[in-house]
Amino acid sequence: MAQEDLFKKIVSHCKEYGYVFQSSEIYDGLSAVYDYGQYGVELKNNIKKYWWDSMVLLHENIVGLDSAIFMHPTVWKASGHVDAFSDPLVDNKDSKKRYRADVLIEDRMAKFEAKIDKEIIKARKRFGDSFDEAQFRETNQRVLDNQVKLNELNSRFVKALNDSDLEELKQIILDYEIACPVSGTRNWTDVRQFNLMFSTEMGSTAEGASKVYLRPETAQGIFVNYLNVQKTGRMKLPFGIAQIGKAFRNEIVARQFIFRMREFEQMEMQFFVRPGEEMKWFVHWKEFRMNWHKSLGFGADNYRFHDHDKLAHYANAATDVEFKFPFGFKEVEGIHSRTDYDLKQHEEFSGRKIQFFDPELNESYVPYVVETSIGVDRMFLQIISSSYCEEEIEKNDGSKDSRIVLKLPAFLAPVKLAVFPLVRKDGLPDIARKIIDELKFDFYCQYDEKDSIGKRYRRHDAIGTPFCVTVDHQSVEDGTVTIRHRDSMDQERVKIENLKNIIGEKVSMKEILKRLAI
RNA sequence: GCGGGAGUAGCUCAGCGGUAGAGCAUCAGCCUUCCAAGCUGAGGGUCGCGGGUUCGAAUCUCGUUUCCCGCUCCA
Repeated sequence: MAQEDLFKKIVSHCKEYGYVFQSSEIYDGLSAVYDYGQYGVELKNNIKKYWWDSMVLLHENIVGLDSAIFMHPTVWKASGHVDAFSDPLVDNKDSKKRYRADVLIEDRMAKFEAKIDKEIIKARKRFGDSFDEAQFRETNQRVLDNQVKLNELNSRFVKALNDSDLEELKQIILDYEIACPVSGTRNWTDVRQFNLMFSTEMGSTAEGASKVYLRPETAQGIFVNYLNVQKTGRMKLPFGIAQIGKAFRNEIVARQFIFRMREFEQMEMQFFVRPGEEMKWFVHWKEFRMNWHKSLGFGADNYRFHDHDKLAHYANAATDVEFKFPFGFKEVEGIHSRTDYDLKQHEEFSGRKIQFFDPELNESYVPYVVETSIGVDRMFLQIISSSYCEEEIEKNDGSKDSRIVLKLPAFLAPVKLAVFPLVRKDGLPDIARKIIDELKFDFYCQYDEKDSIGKRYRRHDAIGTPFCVTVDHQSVEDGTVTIRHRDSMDQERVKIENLKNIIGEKVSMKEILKRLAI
């Protein structure tokens, strides 16, 4: 099956079986925003629990946090998001290439400077030692012409940037006949500002309101609470703060289902370390996080690291964990050594000391930070894509049949157990109900008596329920039932009173956490 | 955002100027048989949305919106 078709089928399956719906679908939907349905929310919660337990429960030096989505506007100035996330962009209609308008204009200014330099170099050659550059700049007509043009351009440019005057930026590009380096044409779209941060107003009156942003990452909530947590939790370096929460980015291009959304959820852990020890911890977390992914059992070949050559302004090392999605290897998690950049920025902008007193070294310093940052929705997509199977099976009479089954790891599956009476009479439904009433306190159970038993098995295959228990006539006599296993379709007969232990053990997260803790 | 393609029932699609269809799914009932396709009946769509052409538009046209495929960034 073509990978593209597979992806389409997965998207359809998610909708058909209550995993993921498009937001506001009855109003034609909202671009790149999705809702999780009745089974989606269960799977998502289980993913978050797996992450939280393996980070917070397994590490006594990692604690949790839940910071607000709204933060003081200065946070985003300090973090660099206000500047980095709002570029004036312009497209060349012929080459279809997109440029930053300010970069195009700066390049144009550099050309004026180059012309002036050329004149000066020529003159220096001609006049030799007696060349007086300052005087030459003031008297040479060609230099003066270019200098005037450069000054004009520069003042228009600076003014336009300060006023955020996008029309003027476009006019500058037209006036100075700036052409696309690829197509060579001057067929430009309007200049548009793409602010990747969503903003809203805080405060009830128009005059009193101030602009606040919806956080584009959860990390800053951790950084601004560093002192609170460190002091109240009596934390000593190295220690980490973990957080799960929504983040928002106004993506220009948002596509590929829940892979890239405007509203998404991150699971982040910021690990604070002694300066100089960050590389050791970077390597440590790389390994731990990769083990976490591989322990899901989707195949080691489907994962790889992608080390960054080009580093962000705040990082001195960075790598991505990439997973082989139906549309190729794509990032699911980033592991970054962020240095002391963020905390130092917050020191500067807040005027507060954000440091750690290290009793061993007997000195105070700003800790370095190693970050692990993973997208919940990308994990969700990874798990769904890996679990989705279309199987050919042989029926009892030898004919072929097929089934669609979500082979979810049992500890992540939304519904753990379905209970069916083989037939809807002879007291079998009552026994089935009783089993659910016993087990519903331990895990999510569902009852079904509609249609043939085979059909009911298939329905639960489609949503990934790992175990189906069937109550038959023998159950009335000896108190046993059959457990049918989703992946093998094998059945075993067990006593009703043993169900809780048998299934409870298999759907528990404990074993996988134990393996990670080693 | 730009270019290309597409929106008809929960899903997959047919119909392409003249009263909205099929299969599967759903619901109710019958049957009782451990791996979906037995029988009877029912519900569900102003054909993405809005304008235009026409006596008449799901069908032609324009706009808009959503999705899919390419071009960049990221969790």
